[in-house]
This record gives sequence, C-alpha cells and structure tokens, in this order.
Amino acid sequence: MQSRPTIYDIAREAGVSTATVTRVVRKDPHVKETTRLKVQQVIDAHGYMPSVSAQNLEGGRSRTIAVVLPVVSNLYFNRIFDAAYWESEKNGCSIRLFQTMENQAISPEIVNELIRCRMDGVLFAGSIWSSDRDDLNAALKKLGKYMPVATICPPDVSLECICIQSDLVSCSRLPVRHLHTLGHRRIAFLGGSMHSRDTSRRGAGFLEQLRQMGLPDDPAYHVDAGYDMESGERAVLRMLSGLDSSRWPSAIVTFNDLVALGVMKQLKKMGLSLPQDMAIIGCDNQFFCAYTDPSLTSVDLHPEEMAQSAVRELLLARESSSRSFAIVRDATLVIRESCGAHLGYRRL
Amino acid sequence: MQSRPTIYDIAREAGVSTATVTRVVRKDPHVKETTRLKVQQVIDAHGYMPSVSAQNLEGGRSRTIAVVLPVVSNLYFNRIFDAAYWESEKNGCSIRLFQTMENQAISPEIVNELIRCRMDGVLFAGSIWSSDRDDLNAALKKLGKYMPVATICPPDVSLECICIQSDLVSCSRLPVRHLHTLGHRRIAFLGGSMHSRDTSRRGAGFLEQLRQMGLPDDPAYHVDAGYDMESGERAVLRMLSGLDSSRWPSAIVTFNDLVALGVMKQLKKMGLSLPQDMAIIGCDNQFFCAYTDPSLTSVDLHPEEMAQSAVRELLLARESSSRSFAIVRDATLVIRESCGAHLGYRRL
DNA sequence: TTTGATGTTGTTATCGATAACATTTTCATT
DNA sequence: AATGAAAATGTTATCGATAACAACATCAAA
Repeated sequence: MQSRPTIYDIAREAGVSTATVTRVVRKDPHVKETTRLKVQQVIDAHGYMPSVSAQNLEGGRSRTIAVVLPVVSNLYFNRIFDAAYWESEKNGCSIRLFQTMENQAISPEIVNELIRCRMDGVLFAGSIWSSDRDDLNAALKKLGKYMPVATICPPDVSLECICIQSDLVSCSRLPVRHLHTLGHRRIAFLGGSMHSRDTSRRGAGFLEQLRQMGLPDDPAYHVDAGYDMESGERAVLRMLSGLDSSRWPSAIVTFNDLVALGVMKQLKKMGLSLPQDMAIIGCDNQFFCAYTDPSLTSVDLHPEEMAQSAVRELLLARESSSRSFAIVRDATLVIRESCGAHLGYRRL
Repeated sequence: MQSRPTIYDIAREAGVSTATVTRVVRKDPHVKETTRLKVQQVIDAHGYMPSVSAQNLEGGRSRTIAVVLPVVSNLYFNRIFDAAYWESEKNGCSIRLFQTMENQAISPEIVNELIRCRMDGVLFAGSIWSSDRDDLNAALKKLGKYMPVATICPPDVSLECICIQSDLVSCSRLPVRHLHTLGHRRIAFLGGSMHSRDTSRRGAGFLEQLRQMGLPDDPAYHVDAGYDMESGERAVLRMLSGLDSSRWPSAIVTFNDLVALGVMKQLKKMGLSLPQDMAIIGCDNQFFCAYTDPSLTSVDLHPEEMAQSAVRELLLARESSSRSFAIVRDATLVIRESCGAHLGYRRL
C-alpha cells in the first residue's frame, strides 16, 4: 500500500515551511505569487492532499453528522437518510449512519461513539416507545451537552433540542376528510403498535378526527399491529373476522404503505374488490403506491424536507449557540385509485 | 458545548503518566492492580473515552469502509449498503456512503476524499457503463494503490481487485428454464440500458440461453429501457405496439422488479390478465414481490451475501497483502404467481 | 549484600495539520 | 541611505493518543 506525502514532504521539497504550504492549500492571499506557484507545483507533482484525521484532530470536529434511526431499509427512514446525505454533502459534511433496530432508544454504546467521534451533530429519527422514552431522553440530553441534536419524531414534551415533527392533525385529518367526502362513515385504523407513543398519538389524532366529524369511533375499528406487510394481513383478518359483516368498516386507514400492501392482499384473498368493497389509504406515499392495483392513495409526510431542515438547523446550531425549538411540517394527501375517487365513486 | 477530558487530564488527576492511562484503557496486563483501580476510577469519574480523531491520526487508519454506489434509495443498492453496514459493524468498523448518481464511475473528488480519509477499504457497487468504464478502472486502479478495493458489479476483465459477481449464467438460465418448462417459447427481455455493460452482458446471457434451448431470439423481443417503473411501462408499450399481436411474446423477463412493476401496470391497462395472457419474471426479489397482483416470480442475486463477503474480504486484505480475485455468487429463482406455476398452468 | 530477572511506570517522539506569534524581506518615502 | 509600514515567511505549541524505549522498583537466588 502506497503512503501519501505529508505537508512536511511538500515543505521540504519546495524549500518552504509547512505554514506556507498550508497557506497555499487554504488559498491564503498572503503568499507571493512566485512561491505560490512553486509550492503548488510540488503539491501537484506529488498529489498532496491534507490528511483528514490530522485536520479533525487539530480542528476538534469531524465534519460529520450522525444519523440515528431504526433501519435504513425501511423506506421511510431510507428517504430521511438519503435527504440528510445530500443536504450535508452540499455543506461539505459527511453522514455516519447508526441503526438502532428494534430498540428505539440510542444505546449507551452509540452515545459514547458519537461523543468519541466529535460529531458535528446528531439527527435522531424514529418512533418513541413509551418504555424506552426515558432512556432516549437521557441519551439525547447527554448528547446535547456535546453537540447539536435534532429529532424527527412525534412530538414529545420533554425533548430539549431541534424537534422536527409531522403535523399529526393534518396527518389524520386529511385521510378522514377525504373518506368522509366520498361518503364513508365507518372508518378503521390499522397498524403501528399500541406501545408506541407514535401510534397512540396518531391513533389519538385519528379518533379525534372521527369524533369531530361525528363518525363512530368503535374500538373494534382500531387494531393494534406492526409496521410491515405481514402485520397488515394479520390485522385486517383479525378485525374483520371479529366483526359481523354488517358492522364491517367501509374504509381502512393504515399506519403506513407497507401495512396497506398487506391489507390489500388479504382483502383480495377474501374476495373483496377494491376500492368498491373497501377503500384504503396508506401513509408515506412510497414509490410503489402508483403501481399497486388499485393504486394507493397515501399521506405524504415529506420526510425528505424534514431531514433537510434538520441537517440545516444542525449545521447552523454548530456555529451559533445551540437552540431548542420545534418545526412542524404539514402532511399532504396524494389521491390515487384506492378510495375510488377517480371513479367519481360515492358510497351511500 | 461541553468538552471531553483528555488523556492528560486523567493522567494528571490519577498521578500517573499518559502511558499508564493508555495501558489501563487498552487492558494491558502490565499494570499493578492498585494503580489500575485508581486510574479506572478517575476514568469513570470523568467519563473519559479516547478521541477517535487522535487514534485515527496516530494509527494511520480510519476504521471506516467506504461504500460507493449509484443511489441508496434503489432497493438493490440499499440491501448492499445495509448488509455492508452490519458486516463492518460486526468488525468494529463504520461505513461511509458515497452516491455517484447517474455517472457510474467514481468521480476524482470522491477518489481524493477516500485517500484523504485513509479509508480501510472501498466497496464499489454498480453497473459499468461502457462510456465510463475507463474512468472507473482508472479510479479503482488509483484507489488500489492506497487501500483494498472490492467491487460488486458484472464481470469485467480489467478490474484488478476483489471482484464479487453475480453468476450471469444462472441469472439468465433460471428464468428462461422456468418459462420453458411452463411451455413458453416466445420470451422477451425488457429493461436496462444498451449502453450498460451490465445489461448487454445480462442480455447476452439471456440470448445465449434462448439459443441453447432452441427458442427464437427475435431482436424485437429485446428492448432497451431504463431501470425503473416508468421505463418498464414505456418499454412494454413500445415493444407490443411495434408487433402484430400474433407475434407477441408470451412471457417477459425484466431487468429488475421495478421494471416488472411498470410492465405489469401497463399490461393491465391494456386489458391483459396476468399470468394467463402474459407471464412475468422480475429480478432482485424485492420485498414487494409477494404483494403485487399477481405476486411476482423473481431472481434473487443475494446482494446481502455479496456485500458481506466484500466487506469481509476487504478487512482481511487490510491485514495481509492485498489480493486480487473473483467470487461468483449463484442466483436463485423465487417462484410466485406471475408465471402461473401455482395454477399448474402450462402454455401449449 | 550483590546480581539479575521480572514487573511496573515514565519519557518522549510520532502521527499531520494548523495558527498564533515572531521574524525577515520588500519597497516606498523622506 | 535611513526609516517604517506592509508583505512574506518561518517557528513552534497544539490538537490527543500511542508505543518504543528508558528507567526504576521489587524480590528471589547466590
């Protein structure tokens, strides 16, 4: 393995001091043109580039932002990660990923690693499990002492950092309104776990909406489930088989598009035709929504834009004193075929 | 922002030299038990952890592997990235992502950054465009002088590094065999770009298979397209509208599952019923394959396992002298409904 | 008591780059 | 030619950790 030339090699060869080499590299104007040329020539000849480790040590930072999330392969978090990547790339920073998997808090090992690495900021994204909430807050609090912290999660009182949140009201109002307009009265909500503050919040917002519109908020229409397709299949089966068909809902709102995918599969298996027999609305507006059959109406939380603001705010906080505030991001409903709106379909 | 204690702080407070602190931290046995305890106590009291920047500078490495790929949001590359993450995590390394987007080579900026950062290895994944191939090889060659290099791409003669490849023979043989067994004779291949060495190879393997089985290799059955759903829609429309319906293929193999998604949508729009009127086989065995309607039979290239070996080999190469060799990974066919195999369906 | 073999601990150069500060050079002005 | 300001360049401590090497302590054997 070849080793790179150091600033000392260049200085020696160019017959100047390392300070002058640094000046040339950093385009300091206080260098005579002739020496600048001579040094630059030696730099080019040897392909010299300053060592990042040395710069980091001397500068006391890493030009890196940590992104901590449950799993990147999940499309929602993937979009957050990708957006964070480009935003920090644009600002000359790199991203380092940490996946927490099922435990939604930040493990002490990760916290320590973040501090050891002198991260320029941490972006935490995830749902907050009530059981882990205290751990998470402790972790974020500790991190906050050393670097700016931003979170993209459901609102939670005790987080003192840059909080980017989806507007849970619009997030549940949009699908319920849409379904109501189309004539639906019995609307169910599937997916997410009851243990998760996220779901309970979203579930709460959903129930609130139903009440506001004078619709029944039958507990049987609110089924606890997971976050993936299998969960959707199981949840809808459980819900429908527990109800007399006269009491079946006419529309289902799901926690996310993956759950919706499972729900649609199960409903078709049961011989229902969509959207005539059942309307579906997903969440996240994933790429495949336009390619399901029927295509899936979905709520877009704009994770990319949340990630973008998060990174931007982190980089700002790095300069100035760290601040603590919340940014609430509106949701959008992307209407496709799964509620029959394209058919002018209106349930009686 | 709080600042961490350094090894000097700990040494002073514990009344020992920094060497002793290092010994305690690194669990060097040459320390008297009493001093070990005393030092450890000071370490715990201050929450001391060695600085990663300093360790990197002194150690001359970064404990980081670079993963360079076109886009992480693409599910295939996402799986590679995720697998690389866990494998290097397991080995105490971190991953740093670089996205090249449309240009499939590694830009000089990225090459320089990799060298500047003293990466422990680079894993490049992607297709190789003929136009960029020379650039890519130049980049990989340069990188190879400084660190171990591994690639997960289609086979290419001039790459001198650790090459992980999908077995293109099994990759095209599997779907063609399957379709042939089900009675299909006119089989088309859609997707990928003709400019891509990857597609041309895969396309070549596909044609080779058709010939070996005595099936027609009509050029009209081999349509140039992109890598996403829209491309699939357009490609199948172009192919079918250019052919008399008597000459239509009875089965379509696509470059990947996204293209298959587009193809299926377009075929349904044209009023065909699947799999009766047209059989489809995708590639990558993505999570949604089980949830399309009909569910999608797909070739799995096992990107996770390729990424795993790549990282493992990179870390091995770091220790010993860097080697250059190829690992060829078999593909697998995951049979679902999109060819009608579940119906015992056999085309005459 | 001396010798030497272990066991334990300290000193210091090193990894590269940076910037504050010090020094030298340049050049216009008197 | 002397002066001083401005421009150019050099010196050196610093960022934290590490490890080679040196040095010292301890204790058993002679």
